[in-house]
Amino acid sequence: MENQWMPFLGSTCCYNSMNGWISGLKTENSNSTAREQHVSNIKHSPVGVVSSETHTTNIISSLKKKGDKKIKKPRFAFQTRSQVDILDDGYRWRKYGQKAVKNNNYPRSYYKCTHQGCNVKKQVQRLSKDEGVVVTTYEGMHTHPIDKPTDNFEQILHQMHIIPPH
DNA sequence: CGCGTTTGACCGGCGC
DNA sequence: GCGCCGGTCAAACGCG
Repeated sequence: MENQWMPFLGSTCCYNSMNGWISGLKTENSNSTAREQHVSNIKHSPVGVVSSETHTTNIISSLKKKGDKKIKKPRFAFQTRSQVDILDDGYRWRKYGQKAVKNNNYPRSYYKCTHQGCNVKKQVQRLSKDEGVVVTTYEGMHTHPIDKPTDNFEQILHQMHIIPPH
C-alpha cells in the first residue's frame, strides 16, 4: 500500500490509499506545540490524528453486503486536548445518541449534520486513559458550505474535504 | 412553537 | 441460537 503524508495542523496524518481511509500518527514537535497554544484559544487544541485500524476494518466489513460493491465512506479521526467535548467546527450538529463503550469510562456521543441532505456524522469520545483528550471522528463529506466559518477549524474541515484519489 | 438534547428501546453483526 | 456490543430511533423533555 502506498501512503501519502500530509501536514495537518502542526502534526502529521497519513492517508491510506488501500482502504481509502485516513489514518495517522501523533507527532510531537516544536511546531505543533506552538500551534496548539494558538488553537487552544478556541477551547481546543489538536494533538494529532488517531489511527483506528481495527475500527476501520469492522466498519468496512459491515458496509459491504453480499455481492454489492462496498461503499466506503471517508472517515477522519483526530484527537484534541480540550476541557469540553463539543467542538464548534462551524457546522450544526444534532445529537442523536449516546452510548457507553467498553474499556472507556466516558460515553461516546453521536452527532449528525442538521443540514438537509447532508449525511455527515461524527462521533465524539473522551479517553478514559487521558481525560484531557477528546477523539472526534467524522464520517462522510459535507455537501454544503460551512454555516458559520471559524478561522482555525475551517482549515481542518477543509483538510477533511480531500477526496481520496483513485 | 421550533429545534436540539436526553435516554431507554431497538436492532443488526459477530463471537462463542 | 443467544448474548454482548456498538449504532440508531424516537418519544419525551428542555430551552430560547
